[in-house]
Amino acid sequence: MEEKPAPPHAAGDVTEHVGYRLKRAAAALRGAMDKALREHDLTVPQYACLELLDERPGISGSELARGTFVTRQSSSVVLRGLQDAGLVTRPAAADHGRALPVHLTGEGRRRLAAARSAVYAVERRMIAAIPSHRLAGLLADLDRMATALDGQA
Amino acid sequence: MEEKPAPPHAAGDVTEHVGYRLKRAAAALRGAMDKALREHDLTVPQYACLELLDERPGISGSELARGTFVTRQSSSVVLRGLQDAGLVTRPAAADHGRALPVHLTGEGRRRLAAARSAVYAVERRMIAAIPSHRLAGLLADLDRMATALDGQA
DNA sequence: GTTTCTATGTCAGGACTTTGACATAGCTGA
DNA sequence: TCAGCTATGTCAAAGTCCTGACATAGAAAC
Repeated sequence: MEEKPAPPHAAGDVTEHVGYRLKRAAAALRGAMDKALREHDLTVPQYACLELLDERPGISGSELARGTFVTRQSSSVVLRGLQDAGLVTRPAAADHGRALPVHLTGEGRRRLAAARSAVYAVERRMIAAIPSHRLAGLLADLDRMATALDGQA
Repeated sequence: MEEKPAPPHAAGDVTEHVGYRLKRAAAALRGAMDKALREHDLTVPQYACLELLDERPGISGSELARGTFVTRQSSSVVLRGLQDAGLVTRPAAADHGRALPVHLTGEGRRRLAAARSAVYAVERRMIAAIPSHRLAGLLADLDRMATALDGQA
């Protein structure tokens, strides 16, 4: 006599759950990006890092972590790799607080620009799969779900 | 004079890209599930494994891996953990091919049932954040995007 | 001024995931 | 029959990510 938890919504099996679909889509994206970036000798976390750094130069490691949705510990490892590869720079000491501003190097910008084409191609393929008039709504829904989840986390 | 790669769609910054939103939503879901499952001493991969096993008892490790969108190497590690914890059983040798059928134990079923409530609560919170009439379309769009990406991968 | 709070960076340990490689079992086609 | 092909399971190494813990710097509260 087991208690049945209230199902999230009418669904025949797990594959109709939102979580499952979300995971599937994210896994597919990750895989496609991984493959696309391999030719540019970059990993997905590294690319995400460079992209965010290009948009907001000089942000700290913690901000970078928040922007890529990982802990600052994880981001720190990636950052060190990029630093060793000469793609980003970081002062040894902070001049104000403890935050160390990170910047792209020229090489970092070049590598990012090259990789971006490959990543954009993946994104276009993904977008092409859905009716164009649904895109904005999809983006909004994803955003609402994310906010609902980590808002009260 | 840098070549600008064709942008996937009109977007002001990275946060308006589909990939970014997808990653954000997936990260939020992962975080919420992690937290919910911690009280049940299960990780997200472990829960996913148990859930799939409950729906398709006796499937092989490779099928399990495909169903949870990871490599069979990853799934193998998780499986061993579940086996050590006494939540699943696996014969030492296969009677037909090489595939080893995995089954939930009674304890595995109990733990799954307990954890399911917590996970369903997370999913309900996620669904509640979007207009209910959009849910079916959202599921379909996620599915189309995933298919488009790993279809030609 | 001192205490408390918050933010940042780092270390350590553990869990998950991936690529690459190898051996084995069954099937398929010449 | 026998050579390939596919699927499965496993090992090894590397990378990513997490929790927990600690020290430090600035801001806020008293």
